[in-house]
Amino acid sequence: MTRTAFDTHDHGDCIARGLAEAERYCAAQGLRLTPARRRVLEILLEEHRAMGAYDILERLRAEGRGAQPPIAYRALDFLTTHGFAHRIERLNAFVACAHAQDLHAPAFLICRACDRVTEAEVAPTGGELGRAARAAGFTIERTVREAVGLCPACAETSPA
Amino acid sequence: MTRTAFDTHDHGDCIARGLAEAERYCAAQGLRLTPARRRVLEILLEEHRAMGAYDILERLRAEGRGAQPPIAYRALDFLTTHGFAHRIERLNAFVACAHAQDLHAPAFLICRACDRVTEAEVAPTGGELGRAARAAGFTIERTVREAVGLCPACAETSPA
DNA sequence: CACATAAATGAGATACTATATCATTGCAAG
DNA sequence: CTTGCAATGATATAGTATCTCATTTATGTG
Repeated sequence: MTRTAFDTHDHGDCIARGLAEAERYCAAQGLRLTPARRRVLEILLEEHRAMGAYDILERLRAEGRGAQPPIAYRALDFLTTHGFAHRIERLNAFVACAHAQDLHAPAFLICRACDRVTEAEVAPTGGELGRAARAAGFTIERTVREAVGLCPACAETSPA
Repeated sequence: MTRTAFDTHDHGDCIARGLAEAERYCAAQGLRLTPARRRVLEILLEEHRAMGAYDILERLRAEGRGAQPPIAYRALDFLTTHGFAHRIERLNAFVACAHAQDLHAPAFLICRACDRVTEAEVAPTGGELGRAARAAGFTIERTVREAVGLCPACAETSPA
């Protein structure tokens, strides 16, 4: 069993590594990890959960930055476009990516009790969606795979 | 290859059958397919595409019904809860269900060019999500599986 | 360096999506 | 009949996302 967000782990380390990897990748690709973008990624890494754009804006405001909605949405566009963060459609929210930056098709497990989200990597054109697409002659460009349910810890305490 | 929304078909027939099935199912289950709920389902069947709640409201208004947002959202809640319609998370929109009403885990292929949506049925705990869930000890209650791309017709005309 | 260009930011307004609340109505079981 | 529950009507408000335009900052080229 691989490590997931439901496990405990050294969180400071995971923030530092996430930022370092993003910086390295941006330098290599000629992308600009500007202060605003970097800070939003850092917030997502710190919180380690799905956050709404306005949650992020609140954090930015608390830090004295100007924080109109487009500030957050622009940064999030950059981060999601380049794979540093993902959008959780079901929650209208965003999470820092738990993996390397190269192109991937993420799948998410969303705990409805504690709101934590864990990410797994899958083949973009694999599984049911891939099979349905091939049957219909459909060309897949992006996939959304999200499961809502209970994580191991919450399944014990809230069996409802 | 099974029939999909991307194929042509006798659409009048498919509306009539959808409504008839919903009525039969509601009668059997003691559910109330009230005029508002029935009309919203009919609109979704007629349009045969994903519609936002406010698109539906516009149609209702044009027909002279009072149409505050809760009217549409309540009807959509009923329809999605009982499997007569599905929510497309990626589009914040709704489609009539293309299948029987019993519990199912739908997967959707969304054409970004023509906005048509086709539905396939899959196993709720199957595929990548099921595998990831078992590995993490996660209990799946609901799944979202959506692919964005190009349908066969649009792939020819808009290769971009 | 000076300039042209492109990318990013700042700021305000607005559009789109969804829910809370409370009063009222209709239906159905006891 | 009346009690209780489900559904509706209506108003307000919350939450999410984008448009537009002016300004600044970085980059590259002569």
